[in-house]
Parts: sequence; structure tokens; C-alpha cells
Amino acid sequence: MTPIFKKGYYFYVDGNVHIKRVTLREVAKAAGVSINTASRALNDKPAVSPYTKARVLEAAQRLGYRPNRLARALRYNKTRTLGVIVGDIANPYFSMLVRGVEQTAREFDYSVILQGTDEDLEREKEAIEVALAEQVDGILITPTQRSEEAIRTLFDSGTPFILMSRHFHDLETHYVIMDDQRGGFIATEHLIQRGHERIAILNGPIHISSAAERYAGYMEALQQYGLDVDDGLVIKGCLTMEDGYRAALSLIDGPNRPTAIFAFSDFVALGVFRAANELGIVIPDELAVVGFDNTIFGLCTRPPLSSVGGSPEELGKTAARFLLELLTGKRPNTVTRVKLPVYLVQRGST
Amino acid sequence: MTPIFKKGYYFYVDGNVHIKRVTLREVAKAAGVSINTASRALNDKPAVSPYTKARVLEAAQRLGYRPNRLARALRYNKTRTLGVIVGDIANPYFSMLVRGVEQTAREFDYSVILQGTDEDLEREKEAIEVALAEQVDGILITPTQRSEEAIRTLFDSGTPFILMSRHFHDLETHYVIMDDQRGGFIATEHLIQRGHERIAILNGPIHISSAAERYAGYMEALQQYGLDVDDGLVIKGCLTMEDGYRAALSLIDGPNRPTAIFAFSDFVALGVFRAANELGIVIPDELAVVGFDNTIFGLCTRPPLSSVGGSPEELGKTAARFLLELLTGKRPNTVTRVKLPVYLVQRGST
DNA sequence: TTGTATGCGTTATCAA
DNA sequence: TTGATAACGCATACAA
Repeated sequence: MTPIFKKGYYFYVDGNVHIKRVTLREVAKAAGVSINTASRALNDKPAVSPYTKARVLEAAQRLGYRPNRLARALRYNKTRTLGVIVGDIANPYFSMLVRGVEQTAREFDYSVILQGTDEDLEREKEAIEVALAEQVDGILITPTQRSEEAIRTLFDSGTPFILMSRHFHDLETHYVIMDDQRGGFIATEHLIQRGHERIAILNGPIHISSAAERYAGYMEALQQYGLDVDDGLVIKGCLTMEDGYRAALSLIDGPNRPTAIFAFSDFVALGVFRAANELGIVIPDELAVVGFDNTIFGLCTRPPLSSVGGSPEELGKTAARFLLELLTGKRPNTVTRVKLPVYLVQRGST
Repeated sequence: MTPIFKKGYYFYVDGNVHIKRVTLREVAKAAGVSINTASRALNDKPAVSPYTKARVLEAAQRLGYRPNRLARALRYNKTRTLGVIVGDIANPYFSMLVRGVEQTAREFDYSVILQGTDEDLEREKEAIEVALAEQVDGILITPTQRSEEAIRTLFDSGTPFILMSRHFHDLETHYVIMDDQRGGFIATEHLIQRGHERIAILNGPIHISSAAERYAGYMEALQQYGLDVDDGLVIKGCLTMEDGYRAALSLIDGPNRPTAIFAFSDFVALGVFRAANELGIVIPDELAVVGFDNTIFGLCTRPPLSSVGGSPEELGKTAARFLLELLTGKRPNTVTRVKLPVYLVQRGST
């Protein structure tokens, strides 16, 4: 072992930063008591005299003692940490979701380890492995759904988890999702009632349950109102603004232009606005647009964006609360399947 | 100790979920070797026969062994975890920043513990305490700057940290920021060159360095071009779209309306667009707008938003990389102060 | 009321 | 090549 030397701010050992931290042992020594007396004093346990307690607390304060959550976690076999795995951290939908999760976790005094998958199966598997290796107490995940494999691994690990926003039909797991089919239906119905007959859907990747179900709702509405289905108006795989932009460009330039677009998300809808702006298409006169998620971004387009709501932040909070209740035994351990209601918010874009 | 019982999916002990995890000891027993032979085999250490190694690996595979990062962290006094503390997780600027951080951390095989402060000092202090208690190896933070107190505590802890996007004048810390003064200058200069003389600034809270410096740049440009300063055109405290919306409403309705607005961020600028839309103000004819950060959201407004760039994702990546290099001794431990260049992207809004 | 001893899962030292 | 043992920081059963 090479000797410890100081170099600028930090201590380095073998070229690695070494942080000197105050331990319980040092506090105990400083207060002149045993290590466990110190432990009891700091944790408000009974059987410690006021005088001793005061001395310990003073010493802890003076030395800047901070309990090591790691050691505690190892002792309790509990980390008070949640693994959170989402598709894309920078996507407004997910960042609002994460915000809700983090807020609720904090209320329960839990930490959040965040990972993004970019909707890639390998990344998803890695993220799950990392979360499990970190010994998280529970996992909240929006599965890529490219395969059930990753989630089966997660299931087999025995670590409690809840799916967010998406679910599997043939896998019995906890989940919190939106009522996507209903959402697809009311968005499409609204467009039909506004007089549209050529309604395109810029859908997400169809292996994702929310996309599949919104598509089902879309089809349901078309059928119910006796409209023909045109496969040329069904676009799949849109997740980002860029995706929406490209898809809208090709639709508008295409042979049979739609008069209305139902977008997978407000984010995708923003891409539609961008395309319409560039091509000089007037919304809603020449093209009506409905988004999904009712995010605040829909308020700043011109005209403002009609959207199917549903607050992602609320979904995150709900999922986190359910998971934490599950972890603390406050929630009966039957399968929790929650479908949050959706509603249509009409604004200028339709 | 009440007995362990199964209830639905998980094991519960004393009403708490108990996850059964495979330990090294069990792998060793299954392979018929000692615990440290197993450890050496799994970690590709020398001095272990091929035959033994194969047996251990097989056992680990079969039992589904996953190394416990916690125990390893305790042993090494290193968690391979970064604490990331930002103002608002759902703010597009921060979510892109976090995306960059997470990506770089992953490349270094580090995890990220994310916390938001909502720009509140108490929350910031708590977040720092939590990160330190989690024994993170380093911290990336956008300080609220409501006081130096929190950062001083962080400094005293000895845990390496880098400020992102903001910095203190009288605190010598590592930081990675944008060239905010230059950004403020070129945004204002651009508006002046477009013929504007009544230029409002919807600035962030002035205790935040980026806001203070953009303001300095704004003033510098006004002075350089011989324009008068009107305090009524200087609005402070705008961070969200909602803030931008309200400020823009009051400015437009006010006694001496500006002909141009320089917004603290694209996010704030979106609020300006919302206000303009509602009031029927035509951008850029009646009101020119420049944002900051050059996010993709500026592409979907009508007209598209001119903005001062600077990629937040790149800033996050840079800060994370510097911190990780610092932690691994790959970077000399002198104070790292980085000012990322900015440039103006002109679009339809000016 | 206080202290001693043990274990959580892992890795490192050292002896066999 | 392998194994017994100690240590990381903390909490607790148990003894004093």
C-alpha cells in the first residue's frame, strides 16, 4: 500500500480520491463511551442517560458525523433506495414522471437511482442488473417491451417492482398505466366529431402496450363511426419530436394527406407543429392535431394543442407510493393494477 | 423475531418485504470451495485453478448470484455512485443536463442518485446530506445560490463536487458553466442590430450566477450601443414557462411595452409565446424573442425561436467526465473551471 | 445504564 | 492453489 498523500483538495490513495469520513467509532471515542452507547444515543433509543446522550450528540455535531447509510443498509438488508428506469430521461413525459417519483420517494425518505434505456433492450437488461446489484428495495420501470426477457429476470430476482405507463398482457405484474385505449378512442372520436374523416395516427412503437392500446382505441372509434381505415395513415414508431416531425413531413407531402393527426404524445405533436410551420400548413384549418399527456408544452404552440390528459407526474407519484406501500407492508400484496382515467382537453389545434 | 412467512409474491418479515438474495457464501458452498476462493474465481484474480473456477462460475450462474455492490462499497470505501442535484427535474434544461450526466456515468460504470431542490435552500441542504449519507463518491450540483451555506457544508465534507451551470464568485470550487455574460451580450446585441431599442429581459433569479452574468451581458450591450436602460424592462425571477407567461403578460399589458424580449431560457421563452398567442401579438413583427439553451422546443414554436446555444446535455457530460476523472486520479487536482462557448442561432422569432 | 461480541457480504492478508 | 481470518460501519442481543 502506497502512503497517503495530499494533492490539492483531496486525499489520494493509489491515485484514487480518498474521502476521510467520520465514523461512529470516532464519535464514541471522542465522547468517551462505547460504540453502541453512541449508536443508541444517536438513534434515540431508550436506556441511555441524558448526560451521556448530550455528550455523544455534542461530539457527533463537533466532528461532523454523518451516519453511513451503506453500512446501515448492509445491516438491515435494506437500502431505502428505489431503482427508476425510464425510456429517455430528457423526454418531457419521462422527466415529469421521474419528478413525481422522486418527490414521493423523498417523502418516504427513500433515494432514487435513475437510469435511462433509450428504449434499447440491452440497455434495459443492464439497467436492471445495475439496480439489483445496488440492492435497491424496489424498482419502477417503463419496460422497453422489446422482449419479456428483461422483466422476467426482474421478476425472478424477487425484487418488488411496478411497471409504469406500460404493461404486458401475459405477464402478471403490478402496473400503473393510463387508460390508453380510452384515450385513443376519445381523441379519435373528437376528431371525427369535428368533421374529419382522414385521420392519421402517429403512434409509438407498436410493441409498447400504450401504443397498441391507443391504436385499438383509434380503430374502435373509426369503426363505431363507420369510417374506413387507411393503412397509409397509420405511422408507427414515433417517440420523439424528431420522429413526429419526419412522419408529419412525409404524411403532408404524401399522396393522400390527412386532415387530422392524432399523435402519440405532446412531444411527438410538437414535431408535427414544426413540420406544419415549415410547410406553411395552417393548424387547425388545414390540419387538426391532438396530442397525448396534456403537458404544459401544448400551451405554447400556436394554436395551443388539444391533448388527452393524464398527468405523468401523477402517474409517477402513484406508482412510487404503491411501491413504497408494498415495501413497507402497508399495502396488501395482491397484484396492483391501476388504470388512471384520461380526459380530453380541447384547445385551438382542433 | 417473528417467523418468516410468504404472502403473495414476496417474503415478509415483521411486515416488511424481505428479498432473498444469493450471497457469495452460498455460491462457495454450492461449488464446494471456500468463500474467498469463490471470490477470486468470480473476480478473475490469479491463483485459482481452471477447474475450480469453472465450478464456481457454474454455481454462480445456476444460483443467479449477483455481487452485492453495497458490501463491496463498504469494503472499498467507494460506492461508484454520483449524487446529482438539480433545480427542477422536469425542467427541460435540467432533464437534458441529467441525461448527459447519466450517460457519461454509465460509461464509467457509475450509478446516479438524482435529487431535485425546486430551488429551495432547505431542500438543497437536505439533498446534500442525503447524498453524503449515501456515501456518494462525488456530487454534481446546480446550487440554488440562495446562500453559500449549503455548498460550504459540501466543501467541508471533503467529498469532491463540481458545480454545474452556476458558480460562486467568492468560493473556489470546480465548475462547468456556460459563458453566460457573452450569451447575454450576443442575444442583446442581436436584438439591437435588428433595430430594437426597447429590449426587455425576463431574467432568472438574480442570486443565480447565470442570471447575474446574462444581465451583465445585457447591460454591456445596451451601453456599448448607447441605449438607455429602463428598469421597467428588467424582470427577475423567471425560471419556468409559467413565470415567463406571467411576466410577458404584464410587460405587454404594461405602460411601455418592449419591442423585444430576451428570455432566461427557451422554457421561459415558451411562456412568452403562450402570452403572445393569447393576446394576439405577432412574433416577430410586434415582439421579437430570443431564448437561451437552444433546446429542440424552440423548433416547434411559430415562428421558431432564436436562441443562444450551448447544449445542456453537453454540459452535463463534461461535468460528469471531469468529476469522474478527478475521482479516478486521471485529472490533476487543480481547480477545474470550464466556461463552455455560446453562439447565437437565429430563427424566425427575431 | 453501559459495554462486549456478533453479523450483514465482500475483499485482502497471510499462512497452510 | 486454497482456506481461515480480519476488516469496512453500523445495530443489536446479551452480559455486566
